[in-house]
Amino acid sequence: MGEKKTFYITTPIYYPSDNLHIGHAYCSVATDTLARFHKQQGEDTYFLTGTDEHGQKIERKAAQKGVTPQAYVDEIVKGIKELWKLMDVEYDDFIRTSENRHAVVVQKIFRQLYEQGDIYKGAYEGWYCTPCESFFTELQLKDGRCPDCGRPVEKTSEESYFFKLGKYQDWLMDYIETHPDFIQPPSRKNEMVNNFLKPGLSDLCVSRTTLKWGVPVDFDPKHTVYVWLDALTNYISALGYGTQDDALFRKYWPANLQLVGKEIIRFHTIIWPIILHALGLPLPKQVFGHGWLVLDGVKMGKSLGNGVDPVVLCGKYGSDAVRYFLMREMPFGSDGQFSNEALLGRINADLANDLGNLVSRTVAMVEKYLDALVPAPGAYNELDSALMDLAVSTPAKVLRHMEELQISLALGDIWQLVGECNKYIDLNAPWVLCKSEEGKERLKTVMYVLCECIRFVAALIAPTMPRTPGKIYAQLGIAQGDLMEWDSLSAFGKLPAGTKVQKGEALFPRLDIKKELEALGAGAQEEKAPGKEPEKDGKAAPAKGEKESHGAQDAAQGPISIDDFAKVQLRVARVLEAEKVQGSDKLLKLSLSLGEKEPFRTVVSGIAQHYSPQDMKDRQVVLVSNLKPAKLRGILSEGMILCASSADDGMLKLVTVQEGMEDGAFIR
RNA sequence: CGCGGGGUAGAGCAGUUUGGUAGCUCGUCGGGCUCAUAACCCGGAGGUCGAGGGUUCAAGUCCCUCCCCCGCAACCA
Repeated sequence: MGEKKTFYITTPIYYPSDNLHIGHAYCSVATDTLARFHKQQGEDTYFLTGTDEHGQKIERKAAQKGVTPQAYVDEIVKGIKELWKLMDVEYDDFIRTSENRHAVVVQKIFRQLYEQGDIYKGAYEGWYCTPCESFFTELQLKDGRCPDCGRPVEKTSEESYFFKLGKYQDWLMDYIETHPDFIQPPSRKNEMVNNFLKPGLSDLCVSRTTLKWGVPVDFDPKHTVYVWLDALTNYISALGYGTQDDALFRKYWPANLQLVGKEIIRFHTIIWPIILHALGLPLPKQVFGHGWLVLDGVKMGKSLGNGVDPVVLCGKYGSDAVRYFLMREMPFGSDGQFSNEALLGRINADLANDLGNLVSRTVAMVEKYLDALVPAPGAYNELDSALMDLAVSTPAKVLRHMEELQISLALGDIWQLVGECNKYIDLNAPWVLCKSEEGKERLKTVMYVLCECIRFVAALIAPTMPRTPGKIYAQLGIAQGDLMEWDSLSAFGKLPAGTKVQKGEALFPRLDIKKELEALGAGAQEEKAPGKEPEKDGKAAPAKGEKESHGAQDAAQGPISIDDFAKVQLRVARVLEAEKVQGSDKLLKLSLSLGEKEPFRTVVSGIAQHYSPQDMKDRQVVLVSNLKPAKLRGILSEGMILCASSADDGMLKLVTVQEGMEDGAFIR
């Protein structure tokens, strides 16, 4: 036999500075779904995921916890692997950049690029924050100060190695133009070409002397390989590139599809291709930048702390339901909304009502009217052929959409079949047919067509929902593996008559949405409600502000316990800087100090009509310091300062403390 | 004028390449059915397609101007 067609697919390697949230799950589930689909197509599929474990952020997080970086990431990675197991993300390999097998490849590549003159030693000009021991570029600075701690920085330079990106710029531009499929969706391609390639690429800093948690440069050990050369290399180090055992690399490279979030598409479509090209390697066939899950209009992310916990959702509703939702709800490539309402709605409408109920009523009728045996069909009429034609044509539609990575559309194709099955039942009314003798003959055909259609559906949903098909087969009495395969969908009627069906538990029990929302809300509310507070000030329209303040009053009904109050952390903060937010009449942007030891905070406050920036400077204010950050006019506001406002004449006064209290003091 | 995306029914979206009756899902209202997980099926209501101008027999779609939202540019998937 000839070699099977290979299909190598990767997720980004995630940064394990914190536990992952549903957004990461979205990307991995998409990758897993595509991998399973290609496997189902009979391809030799290889699915890589992993973690990008180096860097300062993790170094520091570990230090805060008092553990080594390795111990820190080990713990997080354990959680990540559990999550993938829970969500049936079935990767072939999980690469960790802290593994030796990765480090040796990075070192080898670094050396090769250095030896061939693509990497040279130079000096990295930047701004240095001594207490943080960190370099920052001009752009990273926050108001000319350290973005981490807010203290002044000094211009300095550090010896670094640089990678000559610019040298390959024209080649890459040409490659992108002549390979329109390389960057997907196409809007991303335009973004890359216009934003980066046309203005020109500057050389990339690929080593740091201040960073210790990383892969050392073997011929110059005071340097550590910096970020992208380390991280991107995982896609080939995992395959053993450049080592004795590079069989996987030879077999699977170039990757067929690399899925990445839209925020890192730049690195995967500019730096990564250039690295590969410099090494004389072919490029991945396609890099796809998927969109984000947005929650209530706010981007989901670790730093916002508003991630919805996939572990909780899978625990409550099952991983198949969560996977289905993620794949169905988001058009691939653009952003999608996430909300608990939408999730529950999908589960009830699509899974419980449409699919689950279809299986349930079909199996129930076969049991009730036909002694639980799948009947042999008689002659088909027009109703039957219409449905059969749809069933037989669906795999091709699904295939096309899956090849376009339009998983949600592929699921739409499948659900069209599900819908038509339900309609078919209604049109044929088996409960009427069963009452007469000639009806009984007709009934056999109807029930057979339904069972066979359901078999189609089961096979088609398998990549997205790996668990459900087994349950369906059990109910239909299908045990032969070949009836579960893609090839078995080439023609209608492969389901043998005479198999015994057996009604099982509901595939997806119908949910009481109100109750479920409350249960989910109990955890989410606390996070959500305060997060909305600062936004109120952000919406400049007065009418809207009024309306929302009623809502706040409603929410505040009834006495709260001391524990509720204790959740609110109030601190004394000093205003370091204050300035008006451009394009807004009501907002001031404040830089607040909580004492020398802590990073400064940026808070956007709707007080500009009452206080000028000069008024605010150097004042002590009361800060709600554990409020979930929110973006106002594009500025991340990390807290909220307290003011008293009178009900009628719109007077507003700052809450402050008496003289002499140190910055950062807790208020209780 | 930095670049990119978007503004279509209460919500979420398709339709714009190639102008020709504005569509899908959810919700809502009414009806049908009773096999099924109070599920399923049918029908109705609901849209000045962001605003203005232009081209055309005809514009959601093409052209111009403007408004608004989001993202990227800076390590959140």
